[in-house]
Amino acid sequence: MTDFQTLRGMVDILPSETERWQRIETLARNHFSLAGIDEIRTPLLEGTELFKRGIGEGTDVVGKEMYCFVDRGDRSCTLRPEGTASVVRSVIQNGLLSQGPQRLWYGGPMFRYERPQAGRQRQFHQLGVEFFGLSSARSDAELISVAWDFLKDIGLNGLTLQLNSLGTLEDRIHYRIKLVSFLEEFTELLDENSKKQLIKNPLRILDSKNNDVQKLLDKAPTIGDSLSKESKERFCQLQQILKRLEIPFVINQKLVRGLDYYCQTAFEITSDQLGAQATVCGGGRYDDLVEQLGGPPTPSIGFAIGMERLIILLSEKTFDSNIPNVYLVNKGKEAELEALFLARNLRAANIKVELDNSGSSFGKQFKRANKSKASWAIVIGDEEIINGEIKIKSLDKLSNKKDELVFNMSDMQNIIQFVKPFDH
RNA sequence: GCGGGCGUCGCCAAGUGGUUAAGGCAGCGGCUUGUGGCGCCGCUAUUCGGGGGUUCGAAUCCCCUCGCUCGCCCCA
Repeated sequence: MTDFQTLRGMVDILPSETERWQRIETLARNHFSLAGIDEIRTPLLEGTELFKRGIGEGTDVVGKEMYCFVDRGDRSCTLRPEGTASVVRSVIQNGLLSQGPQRLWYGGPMFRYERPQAGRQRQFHQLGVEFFGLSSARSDAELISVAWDFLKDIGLNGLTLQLNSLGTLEDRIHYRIKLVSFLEEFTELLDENSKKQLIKNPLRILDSKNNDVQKLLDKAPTIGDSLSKESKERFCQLQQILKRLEIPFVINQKLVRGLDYYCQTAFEITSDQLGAQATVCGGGRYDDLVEQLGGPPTPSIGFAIGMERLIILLSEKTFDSNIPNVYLVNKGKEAELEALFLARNLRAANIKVELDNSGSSFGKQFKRANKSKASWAIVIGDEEIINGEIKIKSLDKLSNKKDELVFNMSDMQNIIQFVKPFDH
């Protein structure tokens, strides 16, 4: 074994995979940009208190999953476990909210000290969008549509949009009372974990994976029944807009989500191909968070997408990464220099060139040229130097081995024209 | 944090107590000193994730540890 390896739950993204990442990133950038959403970048490190206040002291994320340390100035610092709190902080600190509604996206690594498993790492990557200062059901639908269209566009199938409304804070308090009084009659049917949650955060019993608990919950009061008239109307409205947009969804009254700040709309996009960690995208409305963190009252909604989970779903599709147009076969002192010169010229003309620096025999170099899948081999050796020329051969499987074209070395324009891939 | 499975070359693996740890892919070199896709030949793990123990003898058995993986918890 090697002396050094990545820390547990930390993963290298290797050259064979970066193409996939870049595709997703590019596509995301396009989607967001078309929707008038601008990028924001915030530090990976924030004061610990931001996350405690923002995400909620009672949550698992804050309670046991944060990477914290004390710096040389005795400040408690934390690697961000999610993006929303940082973005909210930034938007307040920089006064962006006084410039009208903000539509922002962010991306990058997040850190959570959890036990790794399929689709879960300690350093993972999220892509998120936040809308600030927009309160209508229409803005909820727009945000959801951005996520949905993006995921569809990368070619994912088997996705389900799950939708719920958590109502206002008062709605939830009412529901909480009803739910607790129902469950208290059946505590003996609850598992260990649910018993604890009953005291700490009873709503979270709703998404328990325990079958017996779920059976019991089928008879429990639903959150929908506890919603105020306004909340109900709002939720109805959202559903109607989504129908009009032809975005299919499923109502899941047990969808609560783990972070404290959600209210009204909560949603998740799940995949049937991911095992236990099925959520590809999760989000919801958080109308009180900005104020809670010291900003002006600002209705807000956002979502986050787990990049690694997208990568898993995309992993059957293979991408040919970085195939050169030209493989430059060269041998001999002067020829090697000339080849480097030529490579720069071709690259300047936007042609991908792989330059063989091995100095090995022409036979060997051609073998590698083939393997590189390049379309063309350009040959420069002592012979060519003497005649002031270069030779170009097609590496296409069907082409005749013997065919080669001779170009004058100084005839750069023609060489470039010849070797240039067709624009599509 | 709790449970199950696993860990032999860069990758995929055979080997389950007994002389030098199969094989395939990839890599490198040669057959072929200046010309590719095929083929053939050679080279590439003193060592089986790491450490300790049992044994005349361990990749194979035991203990500890690290990592991966699947599930719980939780979440993207």
